[in-house]
Amino acid sequence: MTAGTGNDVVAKVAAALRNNGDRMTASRRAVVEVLLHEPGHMSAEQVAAAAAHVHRSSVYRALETLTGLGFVQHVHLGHGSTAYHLISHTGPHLHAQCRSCGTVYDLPGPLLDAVARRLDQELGFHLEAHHVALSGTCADCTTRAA
Amino acid sequence: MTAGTGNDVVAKVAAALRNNGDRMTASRRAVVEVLLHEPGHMSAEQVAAAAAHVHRSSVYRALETLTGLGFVQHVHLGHGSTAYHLISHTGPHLHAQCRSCGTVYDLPGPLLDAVARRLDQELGFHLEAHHVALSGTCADCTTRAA
DNA sequence: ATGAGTGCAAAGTGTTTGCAACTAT
DNA sequence: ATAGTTGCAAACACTTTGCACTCAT
Repeated sequence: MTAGTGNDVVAKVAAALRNNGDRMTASRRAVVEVLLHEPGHMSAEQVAAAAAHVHRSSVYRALETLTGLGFVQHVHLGHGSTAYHLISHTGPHLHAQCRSCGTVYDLPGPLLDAVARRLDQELGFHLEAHHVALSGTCADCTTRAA
Repeated sequence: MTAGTGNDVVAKVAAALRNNGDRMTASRRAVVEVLLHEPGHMSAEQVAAAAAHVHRSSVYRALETLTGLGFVQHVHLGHGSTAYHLISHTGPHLHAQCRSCGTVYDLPGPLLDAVARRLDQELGFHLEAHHVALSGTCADCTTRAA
């Protein structure tokens, strides 16, 4: 796997934190471990639920800190919710969410590369395609609706 | 223009409403007129502010009704906010929002057509590209940051 | 007349913040 | 020792909802 063992990641996070004048705490370790043991994307609420003794606000703060250090990435989904995941855990990829059932699908990372180039050339807009989930209707829901 | 005069649109909305067993009310007319007289995308709050005597909740309800009738479209932006506009007002287009300054840029409607085809073929996912704003950093903010 | 629509106030999400107590360094 | 972190509660932004009243039809 690309992520190494859980202990590896925890150790790397600890090192990065201290390197930055920050501290490795039980809350931050718990958040990392939750993200590590979950396959996909999680909402802050899911993380808080899985890290039972860590307060919601500390979960948000830990996720923010870990994002700043480059370990965590978040995606904005529809309806104002946000999903988080370890960057090392799954590799670079984009997201699409079904408008009907809410399922989040992973898409190949380079899917929007051509579009990104075009936006860059024509508008000087630097696309961060992973940062929002594309929206649409998934195959299951299309079938179900028919 | 593609939209005809404001009166045209108001009349079409009234007809569509009655056709549907719904009613044309002062609130709904006010919301349509606000959207008609504004160039770009508006948040529900901006609509409420511009339609001074219409209550916020009625603005939301009117926007929902008008969406159902196919006159209004909304885009999800970052941070859980939503922008609305008349479909007839500007023609089909996509949106990109600068992560740094929040500005929303209009993009050519067909920009993601190739991607949409690919998603459809490979996953059966039917992309609705206009429904969320792409995210990134605009030229101004890139310059400013450098 | 009568049911759809409105204003209001209250509840509901998801997220952030001020502050005193706590703890990793 | 001492600054970074936490838990808590309260505030936030945005949106939805229950209800009695009003108004378009």
